[in-house]
Amino acid sequence: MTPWSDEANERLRAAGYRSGAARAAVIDLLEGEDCCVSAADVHGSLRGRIGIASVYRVLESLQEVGSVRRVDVGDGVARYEPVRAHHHHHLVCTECGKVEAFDDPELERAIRRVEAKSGYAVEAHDVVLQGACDTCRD
Amino acid sequence: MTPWSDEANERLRAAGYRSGAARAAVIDLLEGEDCCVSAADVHGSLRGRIGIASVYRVLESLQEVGSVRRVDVGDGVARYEPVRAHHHHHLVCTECGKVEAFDDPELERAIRRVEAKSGYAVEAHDVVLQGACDTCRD
DNA sequence: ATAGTTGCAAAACCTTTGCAGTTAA
DNA sequence: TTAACTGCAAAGGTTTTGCAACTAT
Repeated sequence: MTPWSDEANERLRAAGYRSGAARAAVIDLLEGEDCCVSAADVHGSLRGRIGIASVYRVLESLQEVGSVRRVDVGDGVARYEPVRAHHHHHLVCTECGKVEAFDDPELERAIRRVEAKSGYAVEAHDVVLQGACDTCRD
Repeated sequence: MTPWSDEANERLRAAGYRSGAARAAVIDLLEGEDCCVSAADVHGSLRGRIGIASVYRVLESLQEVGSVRRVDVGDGVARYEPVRAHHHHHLVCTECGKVEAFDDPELERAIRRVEAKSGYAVEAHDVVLQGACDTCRD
């Protein structure tokens, strides 16, 4: 199975983008991420080896070719996650801010039914559940 | 049936907040809103009769007592909507930016099931569908 | 009288943009 | 060689905060 990063690079190439150091670093980091990360997270993980502006630019181009999607969990910070075969949703802890992934086939089916009768050409959907996590709820 | 604004005012009072001109204006405006509006929307509708900072403060206190909830539709602007008996979700047009409400009992049931097995004390959830609306798609 | 509310302005934050130098193709 | 990529710094937009005046209780 093709790694996510190979497909991302191929899509960017097909769309006319060129490769560069910042792009390679961001894609390499995202390859190891399952769930969503913010631009600041990426910049921090890369220890400032690349400029924050480039992080945003790479994330935007990846989003444009459909290799990452933007996720908003309600704290005013945009997060991005690699688009892989297995799609998931998000649980956000209102106490500690932790973000976790979950998936549920039945929920997915219900969403698909809603999409079909919405009248929209739905391209993306997201479900965010907010509450105290197992550790914080006590 | 009690109007939303009465309950909101009562909750704020119970939580120790006092009433004031800005709060009254914001609550009065929200009483007439079904779906989500941004702080700028509220400020604009009130023609700048109250300061934008007060709009944010009132929205925050309303959120704290559970009378409004924050909705993020992916454009980096926080929106808020009155919490009423009838809960709904959001369709966002990726072309024109329009935000519409929809509801679906089956989707709601699927979400409730996921919440129950999540391990979180889920207080809120939101589903956002993004795509081209009926008008923009063709 | 006391403590919360308000508006203004300033600050803080996240994100985008302009520009000059660098680099992939 | 040419046009895209990059980093820095500056700008932009949204949200928060400090403060002095005001006002509900």
